[in-house]
Amino acid sequence: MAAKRSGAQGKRPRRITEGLQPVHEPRSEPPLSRERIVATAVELLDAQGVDGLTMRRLADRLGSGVMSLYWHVDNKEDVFDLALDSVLEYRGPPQIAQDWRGEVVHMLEDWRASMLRHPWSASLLPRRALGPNILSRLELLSKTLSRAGVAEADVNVAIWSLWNYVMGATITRASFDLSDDDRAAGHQRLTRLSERYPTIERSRLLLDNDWDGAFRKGLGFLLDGLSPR
Amino acid sequence: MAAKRSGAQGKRPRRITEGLQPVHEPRSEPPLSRERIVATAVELLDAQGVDGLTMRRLADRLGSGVMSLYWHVDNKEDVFDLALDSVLEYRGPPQIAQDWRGEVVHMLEDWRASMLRHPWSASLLPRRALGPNILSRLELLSKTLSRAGVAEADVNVAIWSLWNYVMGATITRASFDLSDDDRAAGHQRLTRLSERYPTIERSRLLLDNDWDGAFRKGLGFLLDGLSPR
DNA sequence: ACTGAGGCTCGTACACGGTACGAGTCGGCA
DNA sequence: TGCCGACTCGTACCGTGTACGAGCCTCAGT
Repeated sequence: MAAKRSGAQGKRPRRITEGLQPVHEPRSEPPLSRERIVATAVELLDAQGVDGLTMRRLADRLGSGVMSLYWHVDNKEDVFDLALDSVLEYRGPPQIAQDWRGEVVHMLEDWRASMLRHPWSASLLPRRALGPNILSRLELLSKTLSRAGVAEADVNVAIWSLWNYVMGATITRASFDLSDDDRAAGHQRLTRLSERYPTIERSRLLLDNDWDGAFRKGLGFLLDGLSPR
Repeated sequence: MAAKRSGAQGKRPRRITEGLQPVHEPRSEPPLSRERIVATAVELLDAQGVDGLTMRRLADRLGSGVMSLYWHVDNKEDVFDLALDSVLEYRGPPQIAQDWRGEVVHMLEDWRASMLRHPWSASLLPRRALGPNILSRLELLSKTLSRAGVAEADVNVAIWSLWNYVMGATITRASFDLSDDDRAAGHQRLTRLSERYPTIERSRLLLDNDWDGAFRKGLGFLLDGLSPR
């Protein structure tokens, strides 16, 4: 009973025949591999959204049979997990020496930006297991806040607060600009109901488009609250 | 070409035959209606989660044919929207006269509690249109913050910050206690990788179970930052 | 040179899912 | 009586994830 894969063994130990390509077969595709599958899944997700990712479509794009994927990957959930983590790497702060606030803000804005570049990732993240790239970011956050002098007992709360803020902001943002139809419909419903919700209508709460500015400003407020007194 | 429904006309103008039940038919179910469908959908979602809601299952539970649902409801998305909003009603602060912070905290904790009572709602909310009950909550928030003296230019940012915080916290919480399996697996992976993430390991970031306390405390920090100086 | 064992690919099949279509029922009114 | 509109539902279609097992192709051991 062939071993079947057991979690992470789609690795590529074969392909000893390095330099010589198979003569027949019109070039076509390089061999299947976990990495290639994940990369293609990200492409597909970017292009078609969460519902656009289908094992069949994925296989098509890879030029392989559907069931071949399952040799390298446990199931569709696995594909999501891998795609997600692959998109959340952090390369660290830009140059040398910033104050702790600058460092935190940079990492969180980068986090948000990464997720918005792949809008499907935002809504996926909170449901899935924490991959290594996410843990690294949390680790960094933890270290920075401790160094900044946040009380030992408050660090965890601070981390989760920042996490919550970033997740909420990004998920909301990502799902809002998906469809202009929804936006138009919402707009219409809004003006129709403006007498029911006068305050949010007057302040144009739902029409403000400066998401980036609002994110930065709100993050500022939160950090004000978190700063050691 | 029978009118078909057009969005909100599954209302019940028939049933003129009030007091007299149909003689044959062994009692069985009351007639189908939008309200009954939504209520049953919520039951199903509570019991089986987002993936557990199936038009077929829903119809089974209602004792009707699958396609009958589509007379009262546009499609499955519609069911989600209706179920979601039906679960988010706010009944207002407990008694009389609180300070603005107390009012805000009460409303947001109630919001969170409502969503945690129906864990599927948290992950659905940010993707779906804003229903009337949600808008009411935002309206209340807006009024309260203005009354509290938050600068005109900051009110919207404050609202979104609170929204983000609540959404992030609730979604995270709701998806975390779904499966003990995941939790166990994560725990194991964590201790295995503890040398890679020493700080979050030492602070037991991922093992702390006091979600409610953390929510309240973090909300306090955020409100500190938002308070008019 | 032959054989057998994996590593890997893939076609077929199944059990579901949402929903289009159109036929059927019933009650009230002309 | 005939019709019409509100409502119900069976059937059918197509698209989904994935179990199963048959088929490679390469290499190790003989």
